[in-house]
This record gives sequence, C-alpha cells and structure tokens, in this order.
Amino acid sequence: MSKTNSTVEDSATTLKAMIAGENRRVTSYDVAQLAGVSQSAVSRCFKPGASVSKATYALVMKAAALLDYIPNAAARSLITRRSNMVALIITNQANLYYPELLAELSQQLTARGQRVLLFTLQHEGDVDRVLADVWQYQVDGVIAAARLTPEHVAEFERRRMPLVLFNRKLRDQSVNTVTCDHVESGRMLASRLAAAGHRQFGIIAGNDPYSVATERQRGACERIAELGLPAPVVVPGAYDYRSGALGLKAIIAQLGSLPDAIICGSDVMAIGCLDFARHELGLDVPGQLSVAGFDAVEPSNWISYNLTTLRQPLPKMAAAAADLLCSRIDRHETDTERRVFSAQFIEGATARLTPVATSMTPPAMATPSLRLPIAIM
Amino acid sequence: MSKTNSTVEDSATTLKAMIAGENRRVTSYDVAQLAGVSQSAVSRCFKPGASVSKATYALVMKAAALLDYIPNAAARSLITRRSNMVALIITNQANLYYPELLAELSQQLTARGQRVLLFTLQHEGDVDRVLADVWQYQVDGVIAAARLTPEHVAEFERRRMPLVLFNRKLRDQSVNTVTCDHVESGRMLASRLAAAGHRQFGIIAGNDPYSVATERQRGACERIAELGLPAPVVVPGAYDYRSGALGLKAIIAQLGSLPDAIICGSDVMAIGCLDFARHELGLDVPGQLSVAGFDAVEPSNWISYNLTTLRQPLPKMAAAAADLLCSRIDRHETDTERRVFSAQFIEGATARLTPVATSMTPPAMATPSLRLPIAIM
DNA sequence: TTGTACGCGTTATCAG
DNA sequence: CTGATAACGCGTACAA
Repeated sequence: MSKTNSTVEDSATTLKAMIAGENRRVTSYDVAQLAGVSQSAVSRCFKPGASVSKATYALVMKAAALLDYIPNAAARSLITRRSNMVALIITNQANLYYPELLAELSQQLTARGQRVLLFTLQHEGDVDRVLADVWQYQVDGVIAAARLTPEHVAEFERRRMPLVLFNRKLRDQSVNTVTCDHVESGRMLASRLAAAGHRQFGIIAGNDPYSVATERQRGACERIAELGLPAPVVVPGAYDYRSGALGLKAIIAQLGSLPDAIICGSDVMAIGCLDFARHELGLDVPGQLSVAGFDAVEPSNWISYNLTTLRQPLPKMAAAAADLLCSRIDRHETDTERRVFSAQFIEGATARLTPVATSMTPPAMATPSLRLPIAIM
Repeated sequence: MSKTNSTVEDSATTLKAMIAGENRRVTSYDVAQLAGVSQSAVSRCFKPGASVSKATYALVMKAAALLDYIPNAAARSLITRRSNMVALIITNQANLYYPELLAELSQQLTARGQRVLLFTLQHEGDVDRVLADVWQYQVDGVIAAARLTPEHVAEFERRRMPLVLFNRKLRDQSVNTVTCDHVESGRMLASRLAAAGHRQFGIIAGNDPYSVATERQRGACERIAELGLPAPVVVPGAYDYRSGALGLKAIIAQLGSLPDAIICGSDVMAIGCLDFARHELGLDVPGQLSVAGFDAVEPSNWISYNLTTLRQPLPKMAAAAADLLCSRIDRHETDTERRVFSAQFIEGATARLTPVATSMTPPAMATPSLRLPIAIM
C-alpha cells in the first residue's frame, strides 16, 4: 500500500517537473495520465452531478491534488458558452456614495455562482470603451448602475446580452430595471413636511434630467403643487457636500428669506446644507429651518447629524438585480421586468415633523421667515 | 460602386441570419468569408502592430462591422496564456471605509490594459473560496487588500502568480507590498500632540494584531515611551463609529479621569469618539480633550468635524500597486519589492497643536484632567 | 460508467 | 503581406 502510494507520488513529481520544463500548464490530460483514466473522466469529475464511479473519482481527485490541477475557466467557457462572469458597470459616484452597494451586488452574484468583472466609470462617456470590453470578455450578463443611452441598450438586445439597470430608467424602452421609486420618495417627504406645517420649500436637486435627485425633486414638486403650497425654489446640485452649502445660499438669495424646509436630493448634500446652516449661518435646525435628505448613508446616522431622510432597501434591491439577471441568463428569457421598491422614512431630527403647538395659528406662521443679513449671501 | 456595396451588405445579412439559425457566435471565419480573406488575416487585423495591408484591413473591418464581430477573449487567452484580467481581493470593510481605493485601483489597472475581476470578502475566511476562483479564471495577477496567510502566499509562488499586497504585510515572507508606513504615522501624530503639551494619551486601536490601527498604535506608543510620558491607555476598537464612543468610555473608566488626547486608529472611530465627547459628555474638543484619527476620509473634512488626521496617499499607492503588478506580469519578474509611502499630516481642529500660552507652567498642566461624574460610565 | 473523437474561437508558426 | 495548419484545454455526443 505504502509502496503504491509512493509510486503515484513519485510519478506526480516527475510529471510536474516535465510540465514545468515544457513551460505549460497542468491539464486534464496530465491528471488523466497520472490517474490512469481518460481525459473525459477527469472532466466529468469536475462537473457537479456527472456520472462517475466512486473509485475513478477518488483516483482522479488524488491525481489532481498531487498536480495542483484546477480546470481552466477560459477553455471551459469556450465550449459551454458560459463564462460565469457578470459585468458590473458602476460610476465612481455611485460607489463613493453607496459603497455598500458594490459589496451587496458582489455577494449576491457570488451566491448565484457568478464572478464579477468590474468596470468603474470616471466619466459617463467611458461607457463605449467599457462595452467593448464587455463584448470581448463574453460575460453572461451585465448589471449597470450607470447611464446607458438607448443605443447602448439596443446593442445589448442585438447581442442578446442580458442586462439589468440599477436605479436607472430608460424612457420608452423595454429593459430590466431595479429601482427605488424616487418620485414616490419625493412625494412622501414633501407630504410629511407639509403635514408638519412647512409651506415654503427649497429644493437642491440634481444636475441631470435623469438623476435620482431630479426624480425626487419632481415628486416633491408634484406633491407641493397638489397641496396648493407656494412654488418651491429649486436649484441644481452635484451630489457632493459642497453643493449643499451652495444650494442653500442660492435658495436664500433667490427667495430673499429663509424657506421653511430644504429638501436635498441626497444625504451628502443635506449634510453639507445642514453644516452650512448651523455653523456658517448660525441657524437652529430644525428650529428655524428643516433639512432633509435621501439615502440614509452611514454618516446621516451619526450624532452630529441624525438626519431626516429616506432609506433605499439596497440589500433587497441588490438581491433583486442579481435574481433578475441570473434568471435571464439561466433560462434565456428575453421578456423584461421592472422591479420597483419603496424607500423607508427615517425620522431623524433635522426636520420638524409635527405641527407647532400654537392651536389656532395657521401652520404657515409656525416658522417665521427670518430676514437674513446681507453678509451671508 | 453602390451595387458592390449593397451586395456585401446583403451577404452580411444572409450570413448573420445563417449564424443566428445555427445558434452560434460570429467568428473570425465568418468575417474572413465575408471579406474574402483568410481567417488569419482577420486575426491579424485585430492584433495591434501586426503586418496587414491597408486594403485587407479595410475589407476586414468593414465585414467585422457588418457582422458585429468582436474577438473572443476566452479563446484568445487560451492560446496567449494571458487573460488581461487582474483579480482584486478586497474586504468589505476596506471598501466601506475607503471607497475611493477601488476606483483608483480600477482606473490604474484599466489604464494598463487590465480588466478587474472583483472579489469582496465578507469574512476573512472566504479567502479560500476566492482563491479557487482566482486559479480557475487564469487571471494574470492579483492585488489583495485583505489578510492572506503565509500558506496562501506560498500557493501564489507555487503557481507563479504575481501578487501585490495592499496595506498588508507578511512577516518574514518575500512578497510585493505597497503600504503606508502606519507605525511612522502613529509616531508622527504622537510627536505632534506631545509637542503641544499633551501628556496622558488614550488610544483606540484595532482588534487584530496585524491591522493598520494596531500598527498606528504601536508607533504612537513607541514615541510616547521615548518621550518619557505616562503610559497611554490602550483599548481595542472595531473600526466603526460605535467603537469610538465605546473606546472613549473605556479609556475614561480605566483612567478614572479624562486623558489629554485620544488617538484613534481610524477616522470613523475618531468621529465616533468626537461626537460622543461633544454631544454626550458635553466636552469641549479640543479645549478639554484632543481627538485625532487617521485616513482623512471624506467626512473628516466636513465642517462638523474638521478632524486632525493623517492622509494616506491613496492615489499614489494605487498607481504603485498597479505598476508593481503589471511589471511582474509583463516581464515575468519574480523578484519582490516593497513600496512604502508616508502619510501627510492634516491639522484640522480637533486637537490642540500648540502649547498653551502660560509661559512657565509645565505642559502637563495645560489641560487639567477633569473629573467626570460617575453617570457617564 | 467509461473512452474516443470532435469542436469551441482564437493566436502562432511557417512556408509561400 | 498572406494563407494553411497546429496548438490552447476543456466539455460532450456517441459508442462501447
């Protein structure tokens, strides 16, 4: 017994030396030779659910272990036409502001047997370069948290490449999407704030007609109009901290006074707005001004902020995206589906959410519109 | 002329239909047939710097465009033994706290012609599963911002797989690393704080003997000891916001009084510490207590914090890691190199950095050690 | 259950 | 510069 073993191991050693000498990789043929079976037997041993006898399986696995053999995914994908790779296209911004998204998507895809080929976009214009790689690398499908043009989406269809858009929509085009209802979120927030008596709103929106911040603004504006409140002052923002301060300044300048509440298209802008209001303008938030954001990013929950905001169910959305994509891949389904989630309201403490106690006074008077010194403009 | 063109385009259409009917992909043979050249000619047209005549190139490119042909990377990598993919192994934590790192690495690798196969680790124990995939997918090299055991690294050597560790070291092992000198950072910070007269330190470190927070703590402790100051109180932390508050409580409890300064192993812990000190304990920072962190994450620069911290040159480090890896890949170099960067001090406003003005008083007395009410424990 | 023979789509070699 | 041919390493009918 021990003699047989040592023979196998010796053969393995000499075989490995030979392979190294020929400067090639260990293949299933090498394993087959060492195990004394055919190459197809080896192949079957590495295919889950194939029919192999216990004995051959053991032989093959031993030989494979001795040679450090691992199947070559490139060769496999050539014949199976499945790479078990999914491309993830994500903007830098998305990863900066929602770092947990990447981890969630990656986990969900891994759990479904897919590897992640990552493409980060510095500028939205890099999409073409990225797509060229996507076609070359024969990924099984794509999840995109980036803006694609209708032409891009058409190319996915032409190449029969499954695609799921994450938090992006495409007007008038049939495409799988997983989104949070940002318009609804905007409406919810406006409703809550209006119910608490806020009348004059300022809104720091996005800088792009299709951004989530813009949709949130649309929802808020819709609701505000429905309630017959004064038209809100809307200014653009670039999602970053600085935009919060700039936006607040612009709103005050445009209005000539303080609004009752500021709705920011994202938490980071809300935090920028909040810091500026409190520390530069010396305002009491929410006493003199309510500030709210969207996303419930980690810092929004820190003591210094405790922001009033809405949370997207990111883990659920990531799972939905992975599900949607993998079902399209596995069953070659070509129908499209849109899965829409709702955000969850987080009360926080930067917006007044109940009407001021003074009984008969109309809510409009609750937060007096303070005249600000010229200096702060 | 127009007749010829339309003929080519018609052939393309019928060819495409045929290919779709056979349910196979467009190959270089199809392009060759349509262009009326050999398959090798097509191949050469897609290889940069191959020798092809202008005429054939034009013919081939036209045919390729008509058929939407793109070379198959799997087939190519099978023969070239280069996948032009690099695996990036990163812990969730690293991506959560340094989201810009991923973008930087991705950009730098892309710029060097490599795609990124991403593996995120929920637990450090997932490494084995991830490595199995790494071997299968024939990546050209690996950048790991995660803890690898010496056995793991040995397997990289055995398989001749280029590896660069990012901000991780391995004792007594020859491996490429790109790191920031965290011990030096700890020393720098301790020096600056000691020079300003702080004597009694509290340190919120890591929870792992090899973490960056632990190295920073070691550096700080070394320097504090060299300066002959009282032994600092060291408590463990888990890198998150909550650990900052817990750590501060523990330090105060252990010391029975306030320390002069708290050194936190990361910014997020420093922010947690700061918020707790200011908003829960009602302390004046830096008046009664100095707080400093490491990393200069984005929130550390927000008005509410303006944290005293040290910045790692992440973009440079990412470029260095990509350089190191790609040179090992291209030139099959097997020597190892360690590239070490220094952090940059960010003054901020949460630590007193100049001695208190009172001339003859020893610095020790500068910040009186306030006795705290039992309640806060 | 096992082995034979073939093909996946490309690049590399070499003769013309 | 071009074309024929042989790999690359594996999965899978098919026959045994």
